[in-house]
Amino acid sequence: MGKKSTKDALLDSAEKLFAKEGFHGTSVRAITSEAGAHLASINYHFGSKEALLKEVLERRLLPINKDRLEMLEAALSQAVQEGRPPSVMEIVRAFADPLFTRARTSESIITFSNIVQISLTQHDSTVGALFLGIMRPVIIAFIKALGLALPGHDKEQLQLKFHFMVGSMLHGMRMLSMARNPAHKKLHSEFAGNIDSEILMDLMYRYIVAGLEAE
Amino acid sequence: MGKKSTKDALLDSAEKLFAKEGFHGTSVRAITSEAGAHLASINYHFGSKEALLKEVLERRLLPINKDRLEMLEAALSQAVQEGRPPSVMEIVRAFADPLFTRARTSESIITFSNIVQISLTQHDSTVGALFLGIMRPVIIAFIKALGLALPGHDKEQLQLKFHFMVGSMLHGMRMLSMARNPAHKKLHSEFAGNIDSEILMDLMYRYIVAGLEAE
DNA sequence: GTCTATATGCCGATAGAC
DNA sequence: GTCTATCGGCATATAGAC
Repeated sequence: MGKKSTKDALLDSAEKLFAKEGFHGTSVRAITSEAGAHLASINYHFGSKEALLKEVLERRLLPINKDRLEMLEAALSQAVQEGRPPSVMEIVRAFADPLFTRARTSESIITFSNIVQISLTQHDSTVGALFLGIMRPVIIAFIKALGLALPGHDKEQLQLKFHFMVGSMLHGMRMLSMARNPAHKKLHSEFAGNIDSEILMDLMYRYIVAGLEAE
Repeated sequence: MGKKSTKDALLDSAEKLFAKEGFHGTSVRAITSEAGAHLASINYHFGSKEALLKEVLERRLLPINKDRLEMLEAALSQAVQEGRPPSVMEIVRAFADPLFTRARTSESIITFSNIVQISLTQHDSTVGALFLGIMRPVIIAFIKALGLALPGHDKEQLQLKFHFMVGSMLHGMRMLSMARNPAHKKLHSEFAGNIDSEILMDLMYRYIVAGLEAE
């Protein structure tokens, strides 16, 4: 493995720091010094701090979302072929697997998920708008698919249930993050101790599917 | 109603702005000018920007957590009296009702919930440590209660399920927030349109209970 | 308790030498 | 592509008049 380029080092450092202190809470000085680069390097490689954030988000989200849509498409067309509606579990897995299988082997995906949390929270700021722009097509496709798996639900119920699923998954990632980070571990040990990611994923999938199918 | 004090005006403005742009993204200048107060007022009334955040959090969380623990205690002792374990729904309601009934009549609680999202995301920063300090006793009490309602679950499963419940609720609040805020509405209308809070709460409670009772 | 003025320092961004 | 020096601005915090 050759040593990573300055640009990649900046992306890695920015990801780490944005996840810890948020976009606004992280200075370009902190990023460049963490990456061992000079102060002007962010402007040289990305143009601005904001453009750096965009690349940080896209670097992780675009491959995950590609996998999500492919898995969903595969499940949907197989269901059509078998003359049945897609199952709720198939849809949940298409949304969750691309994220959680990566999280199991990559520390940085867990770090990254913290940035997603932050992005979702800051709706109308730079961060939130960027994030939603990236996620929009995926959200629309999955709500539509849920409509096939859950007949009798109106549009509003489907939107709500989709977002419940997202909420459960985000919080699942948050717990993985807590469990892996020594600093969090100390803070949370009493009520979120040593979490095994296998157990978490298994329990989470069953929680979400049961919730989506409720009533 | 007498006009509100400078201190209350500062708390209100800080809550609004922290929710929109985060703690780091909000300047004391923005807060004081929004509140119609002078620049030095935050340091005079609170000592620092950080101490202001602490008061913003406690002002909302302490009454809610008091109600949560009272409702939980009432449910638990009634169950004992009737010689049965508490139901999952009773526990979910004890945790969620104090928050969501307030959210139905108070715009500011919805705003506030955004700050909770931010707090949970920034685990090891000022914000996260503050938040967890306030929530700790509640978290411990509810995980213990879940153990009574869900026999046969080990400690780890109970912790995970508790956090799934929290995740679902947080995301539910996030959606209420989106639905009420005109700026968010524009961004999200395709996949989270006009959300009725009655429908959301009803669907959410059933989602959570089904998820918790899964398997 | 209010407000102005200001101290002190970090911010993002850029110019220009190498 | 790297790095230094620096610009102009805004940050938090405080001192001190009223």
